[in-house]
Amino acid sequence: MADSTNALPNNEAPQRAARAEDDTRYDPSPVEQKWAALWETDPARYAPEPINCGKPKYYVVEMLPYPSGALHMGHVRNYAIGDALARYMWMSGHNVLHPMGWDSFGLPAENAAIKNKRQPKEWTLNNIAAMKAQMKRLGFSYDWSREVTTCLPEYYRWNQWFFLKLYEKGLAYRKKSKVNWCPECATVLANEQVVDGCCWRHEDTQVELRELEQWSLRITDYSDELLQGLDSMEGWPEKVRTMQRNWIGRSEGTNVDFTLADGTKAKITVFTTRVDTIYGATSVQLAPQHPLVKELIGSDAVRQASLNEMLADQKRARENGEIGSMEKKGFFTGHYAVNPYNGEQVPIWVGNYILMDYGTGAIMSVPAHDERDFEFAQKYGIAIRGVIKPDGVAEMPELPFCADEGASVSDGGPFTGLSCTEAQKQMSAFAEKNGFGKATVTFRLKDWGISRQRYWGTPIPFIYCDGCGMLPVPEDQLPVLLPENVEITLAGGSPLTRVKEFYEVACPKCGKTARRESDTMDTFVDSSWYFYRYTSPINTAPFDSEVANYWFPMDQYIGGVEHAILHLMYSRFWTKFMRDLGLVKNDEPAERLFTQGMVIKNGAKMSKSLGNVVSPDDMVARYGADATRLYTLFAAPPDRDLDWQDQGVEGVYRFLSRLYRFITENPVKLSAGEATAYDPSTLTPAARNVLRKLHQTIQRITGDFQGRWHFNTSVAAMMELLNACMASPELWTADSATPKAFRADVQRKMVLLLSPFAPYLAAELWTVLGEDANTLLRHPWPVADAALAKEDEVEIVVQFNGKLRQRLTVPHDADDETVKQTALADEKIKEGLTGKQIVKVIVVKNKLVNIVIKG
RNA sequence: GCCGGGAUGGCGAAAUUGGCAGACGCAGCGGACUUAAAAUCCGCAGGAACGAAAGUUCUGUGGGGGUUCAAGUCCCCCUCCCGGCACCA
Repeated sequence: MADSTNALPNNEAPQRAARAEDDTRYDPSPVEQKWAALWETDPARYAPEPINCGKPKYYVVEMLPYPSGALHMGHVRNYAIGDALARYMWMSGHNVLHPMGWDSFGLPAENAAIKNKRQPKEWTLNNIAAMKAQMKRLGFSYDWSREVTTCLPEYYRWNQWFFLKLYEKGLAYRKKSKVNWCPECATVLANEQVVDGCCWRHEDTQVELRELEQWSLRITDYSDELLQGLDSMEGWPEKVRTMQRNWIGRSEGTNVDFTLADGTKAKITVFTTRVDTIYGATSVQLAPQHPLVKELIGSDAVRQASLNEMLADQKRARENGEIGSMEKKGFFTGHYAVNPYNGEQVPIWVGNYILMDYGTGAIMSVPAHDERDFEFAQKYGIAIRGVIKPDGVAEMPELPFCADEGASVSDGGPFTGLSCTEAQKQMSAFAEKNGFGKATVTFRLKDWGISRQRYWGTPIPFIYCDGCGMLPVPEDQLPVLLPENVEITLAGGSPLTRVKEFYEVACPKCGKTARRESDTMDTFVDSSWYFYRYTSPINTAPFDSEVANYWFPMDQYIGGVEHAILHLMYSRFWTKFMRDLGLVKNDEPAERLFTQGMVIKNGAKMSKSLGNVVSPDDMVARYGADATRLYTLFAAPPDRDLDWQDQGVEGVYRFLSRLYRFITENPVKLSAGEATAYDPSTLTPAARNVLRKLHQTIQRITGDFQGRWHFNTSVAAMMELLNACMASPELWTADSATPKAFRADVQRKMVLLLSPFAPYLAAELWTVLGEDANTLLRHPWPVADAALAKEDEVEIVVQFNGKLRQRLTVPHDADDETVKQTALADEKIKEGLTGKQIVKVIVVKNKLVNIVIKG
């Protein structure tokens, strides 16, 4: 998925300093490479079982990367979370699908082509190979047989197929729309490539807005469903849902027609959410681009000049991203409009703060009850008339007064006295009844413009014939292949417009020479449905519906919050469209969404320019894949930003090293038939202590997987368990009196708990324990025994008025009265109580006794 | 401006339901091993004051107020930081 982080080329990975002979530390490289090579020979290792296997399914997807050339730490973190989850789900008896792919169309490939004279395809496929090798070295459990590479015809032909279906359903259409155009590059720029209004490659060149014929998808047909669906998506972060709600921007209001006072038949329709204030309207404001403006100002040279200046100003501000902070400007058109509610004539102005692409491009201006209108009216001396008041207040409050809750109409003809919200309803109904307006819902969400004047993307399957017009490419002629070995230059426009073999085509209807569409699709099309393709990458359809219906919705989708709006909105839309086509049954793509935090260093996002980038290859070479992954989980909860500290990796490496030593020094192997059961009540207190800690650790880690995913505490729990084991070294030696079955039990469960987080070391240690490492992935997850996890005794605190005074050890779950008496009998407590009066004693089981005293 | 999220030791963080603040780790300090270092192991460790020490007392979760026997956690007000949106009528 396109993201803004620049990936770095592979640095030379520095090797770890030569090891001293007596260095007993775990050396991960040979171990990890051994297992990686072994796993490579078993490609079906991470394949799911058939859809009728009877196990509960679990479909987990991490957002696919853009193949920039190298993984960065953000990727590692994202995939480490998904991989731990996938492995836990396998061990918990699920049928797991855990795939990976490449969001491999897009601009960087073209830029690399210009810079290095390499073909985008070659550059991209090389990057994929390099990054795939990195992923394999990191030990992620992907089923590579389902790999999706969006830039290959096997995939993008289905983008084209979907496009034809969208067109058939009336959901794809062509219209003029504005694009960012760099005159120097003579091509279109993506929004991200516009920096402070200038081209990212030509810092002194202002980007222009050009109108071009563009293909759009009618995502707005689903506005209401996209909005309402959010309410029930409890598995998605509230933050993402809120961002999407704001983006959709549904607002209920009223369209009201103002007629022109000069009697011409033209009318101006305004959109307002506050029709209750319409008796306070003192002007009508039109957007400068409003179609009526030219007509109204006619040949008036002064007003024409004002309009042109305003358009230029607005364009400049839009390009500089300063729209919104612009000074409000406007001019009177010389015409008047009639307010249909009271027949009043109000002046028609053109205002630079009116947006043509929202609502109707025209508003009624009520300065008394709208801050923007107020500012404008003050500047130009337009009348300000208050018509609503807060309830229970006699005087008109200081203006502007904008609330509608707890306020009523004070000057609204027949509607006077109604609450504002009631007036809105009745006045809308009144307009509708009298034919000059109606209640209207307006959305901020716009249709999705998908045309890109670019080479490296999916060709849009259309043909333009002079005689027959615009024609879709017949389905049996798909895919429209992207030509290879095309010269990519800055010469202007899409490179495809210079490839005759591509654009010159016989019209499918009349057979005469026609022209192919040379625009390609936005790469967000690719990422809108790729996770369906994973379920069944077949050649006769985008995917097999039966298989997709088994796996969907995704149980868990994991990625960066930067995709909260675009990608996640588009893919929701695509799912609904596919559902309406009958391809899938689910309404939403993902049951649960998780957005992980960024990886930062020294308080800033890792970036080349700040020189604070940590290369995963470097970390893997020094500390191993396990330690690198484990650190990304340990350093912070996954949903928060992670502040990278090199010393921290060292710490988790030391933990793995200690664990390796702990098990390899006294591995307990069991021969066939040897007892695995033991009686916990016969254990020494030290051994019982370890056993208790073991079961507490199972509880904590299992709870983290099932609950809030705070894997940092999972890792901490494993460290505590190891510390507890190593605190009693005498338990583990071969000549120890401790039952062998106990030692075997503890060691095996430790390895099982480790395996979702550090799969290489887990495989190695499982082998050291005489087990078959191939069984680990689907070995049942250990089950905590609550009785064994329970403490026999607990330390409680005794407080005076909430202040700690004494610590006591009492039996677990001792009854409150006993604990109270124990506390009161304590010497130190008795001493502290002399001369005081006990008001109350509060006992909290297994926690504390609080004695409320006075005097 | 609006909507989110956040602020806890020197640092990353923990405290899951209002109940011992600082688990775990990093860095630090002291010790063992070593000719020495690295590695490893053991121990100490929020701050302040007192004490030779064991320890004792006070104080402490961005700031101010409140609820409660008890507040990092709940309520009200404020400050700062991060992210998103921003003339959306």
